[in-house]
Amino acid sequence: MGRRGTAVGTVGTPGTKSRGGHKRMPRAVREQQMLDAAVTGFARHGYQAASMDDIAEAAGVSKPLVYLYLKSKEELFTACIRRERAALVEAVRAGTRERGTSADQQLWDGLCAFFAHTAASPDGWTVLHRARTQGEPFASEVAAMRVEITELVRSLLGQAAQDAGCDGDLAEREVSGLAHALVGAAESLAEWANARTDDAPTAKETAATLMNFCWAGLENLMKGSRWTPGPRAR
Amino acid sequence: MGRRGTAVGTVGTPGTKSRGGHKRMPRAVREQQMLDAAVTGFARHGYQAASMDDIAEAAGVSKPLVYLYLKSKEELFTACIRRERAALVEAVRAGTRERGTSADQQLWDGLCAFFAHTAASPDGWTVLHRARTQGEPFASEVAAMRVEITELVRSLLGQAAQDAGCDGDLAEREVSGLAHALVGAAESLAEWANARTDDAPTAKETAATLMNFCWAGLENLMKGSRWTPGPRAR
Amino acid sequence: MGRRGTAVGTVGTPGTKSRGGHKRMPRAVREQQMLDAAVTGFARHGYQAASMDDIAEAAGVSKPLVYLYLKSKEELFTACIRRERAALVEAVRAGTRERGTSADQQLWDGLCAFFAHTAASPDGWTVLHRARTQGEPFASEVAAMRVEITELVRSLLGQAAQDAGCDGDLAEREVSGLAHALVGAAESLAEWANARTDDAPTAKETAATLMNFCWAGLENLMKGSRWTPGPRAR
Amino acid sequence: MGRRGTAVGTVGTPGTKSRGGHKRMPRAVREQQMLDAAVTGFARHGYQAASMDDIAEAAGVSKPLVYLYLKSKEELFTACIRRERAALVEAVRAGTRERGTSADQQLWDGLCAFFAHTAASPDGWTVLHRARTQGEPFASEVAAMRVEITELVRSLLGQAAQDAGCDGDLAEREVSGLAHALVGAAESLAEWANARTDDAPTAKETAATLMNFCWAGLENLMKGSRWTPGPRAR
DNA sequence: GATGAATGAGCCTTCATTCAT
DNA sequence: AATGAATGAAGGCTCATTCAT
Repeated sequence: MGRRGTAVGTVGTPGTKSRGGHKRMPRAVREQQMLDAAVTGFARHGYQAASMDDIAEAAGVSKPLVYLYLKSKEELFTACIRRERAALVEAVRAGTRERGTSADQQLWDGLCAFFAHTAASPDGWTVLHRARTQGEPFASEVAAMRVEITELVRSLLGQAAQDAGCDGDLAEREVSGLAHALVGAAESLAEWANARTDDAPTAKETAATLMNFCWAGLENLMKGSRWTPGPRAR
Repeated sequence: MGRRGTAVGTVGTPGTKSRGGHKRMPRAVREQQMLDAAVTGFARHGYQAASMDDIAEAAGVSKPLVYLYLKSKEELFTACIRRERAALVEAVRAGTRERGTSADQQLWDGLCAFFAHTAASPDGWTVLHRARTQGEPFASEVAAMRVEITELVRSLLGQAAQDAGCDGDLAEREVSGLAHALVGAAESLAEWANARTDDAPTAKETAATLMNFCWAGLENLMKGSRWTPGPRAR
Repeated sequence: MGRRGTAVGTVGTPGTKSRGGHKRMPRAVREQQMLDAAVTGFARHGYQAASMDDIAEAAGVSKPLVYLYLKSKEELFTACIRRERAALVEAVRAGTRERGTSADQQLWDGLCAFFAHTAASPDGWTVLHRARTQGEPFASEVAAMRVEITELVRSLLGQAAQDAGCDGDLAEREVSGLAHALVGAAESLAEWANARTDDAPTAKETAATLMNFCWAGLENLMKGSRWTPGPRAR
Repeated sequence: MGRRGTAVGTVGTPGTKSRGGHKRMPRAVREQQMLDAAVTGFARHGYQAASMDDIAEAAGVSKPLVYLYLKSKEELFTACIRRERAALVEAVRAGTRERGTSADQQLWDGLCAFFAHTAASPDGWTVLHRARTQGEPFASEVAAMRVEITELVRSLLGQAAQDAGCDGDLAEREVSGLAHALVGAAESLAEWANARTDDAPTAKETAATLMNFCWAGLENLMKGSRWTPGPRAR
């Protein structure tokens, strides 16, 4: 599933594994195999519970080789995060690439790309999601990704606001809050969608739900109209 | 043998910790102290990385006592989750107690209570948040809480839909998705708000941001009006 | 990190143990060293009281290596039992191998082999002896050995009975009881003989004592003659 | 079973246990209750595995009281051994008390008493049996009992030898060996008999088996006749 | 006479990491 | 390029034992 075939244990020429003959392979390939195994392992068990032994075995190599290429568990995990982060951001960027469309269309395209990617690569997504709660330095790495995405959203909202003739009414901090709300809602929906093994909604359905959820509100804000608590508010 | 210190290097700085000897205290009190220390520890390092040694020391007691009262690391963590879950749900429920107001007022009240509680008890919130990714049986415990809250939201939305004269148009699954989006957005905002050490928004400000974000959309849906991708959507 | 000793108070007398660094050795050899150390440790302190720390140290390796090769304390103990059991049974079998001699000669040969082996490998014998009272799954393992040996004795007695023309007079249960009595007597004598540090009887002397003790009775039984309590027996 | 009712947990007035009211009882009685619980616990789990917590709970008292009366786990176990030892030896002595009968009758009486006692008090017997393999100082205690019993047997054999007109032919050491063989056979049979939950032989049947096993040989020895290996003996 | 509260010490086990080949 | 052999450091858990009431 995930990506790039993570066949457990036997790589290349299956059945050869014993008898001293270790397949010589170019470094780059081996590294990707290791990262594949690591992503699966970390997704399945979390950072702490995943063991280097298991990862090495799943990658079909010996532990010293993992250390030779990736230095330490921490760096291995960081490498996983970085690879998956790049893949996700690239996917979303690719979805939004077409300029010249309206703001809601752009947002919709981005969300579709996001949900499609997380559905296609659930282990990668799980790693990113879990990494947020694994303390430093992993949280920063994911936070950086969040900023990247949030930036995308913010520029989109800001531009849309300008187009709508609403200049500067939205405070910097409010936009930031809205972007976080949007990202959080998207993450939560992605998890919810992935968890449904049967009857899973398509990426587009999920994206539509989210657009329905938030677009009207965002549009209002850009027009300067806002919700306020009724007079009874204590 | 009590104290007398046999271990070389452990003595030396007496007076550190809570004044040497072991204070006698009723069990209930000690248990709360332990839970306090545990919540802090688990929030800071996560379930796996937090060590029972550290928690015991932070609680000002010896490890065996922790085990005597709370049986195991797993049960200790579960106890933390349960305590914080109960506190959070109770806080939200208390905020929503007043009946007879409109749906948006009720949602607003609930969100205010939620953001106020997570801001007041950030470690408790972090524990709940992190527990979701720590595997069984913790995930279930938190999932149950999420269901509790989601249920609240769903009944609110459902009732509002009826009031708005829209009967049954919203599919079961769509409502579920919306509730998840709302909860995810709230969680994300809570984290964002708590992370700002200076210039932190108040609970009401955060709640207002979220209401602005989503209420218009929800209202539309209840009236049967929805967002759809433009004609160009591939 | 190798050695460098961080623990305060552990350094000081270098050269103790097998000369500092870790000698590389093939797995099979190391495993035997571990089993040797374990047999000694378990014989000396019993299963529960023997500590893996001590066993590892006595074997000249670190604890993790013991776990790497032998999985757990339970499996280590089981491995000891199995090794010693095989050695003992093989020794007795080898002693009885020559066929064609009379029953008493065969029994005598087996006993000589038994006492010679237990004298030559007292720790191994102690492990087997103690294992019987260490609960499952160890008791079964030793029980199986006892059955093996008891079977030997029973077939010998049965055959001798046939040769003596006594067919079937000895009830199944009585033969079983006799075999247990014989084995118990042998075990007790082995312990007694081993305990005498000076003036220890040779294996043959001990075997002779036992033959004197029981052979006449067994012979009588095979002839159908038995001891009965006098008329006064209440 | 065992003896003196070891009702688990509730003593005296059942149901009262909570509510502060701890039955005041004379020390001697409490001590016996503790010993009862301890004998059961040690028999069931062995010295190391039996925990003071469990014993105290089974005795229906708190741990400090056990320590107040019996000082330590070691002394508690020793006390158990001593009590059971005294009971067993007394039982055997009582069986042999009648003088004036022939040597085989006396031995028969003693064996009957032995098997009857071990069958009636299996936990007590198990404790004695297991204590032999629990290292010092317990082994000595049991060894002392063995000496006591072996002495009995020796004096019986010695006297019988004199009656049979065989003066001094039996070396000191040989008699000692024979006595050990007899005791070992008896122990093994006791265990074998107790292990059969159904179809268990009576004490007299077991005693008869043992008499058949050994009496002829002993009688021969007292007459100066012995078994010797055939000419082929290497 | 009796106990609830508390602890020092140690044990089994596992893990990330390295050295020598 | 790749690995079998090996270990320091810690972590979860339990136990015998003792104060203070």
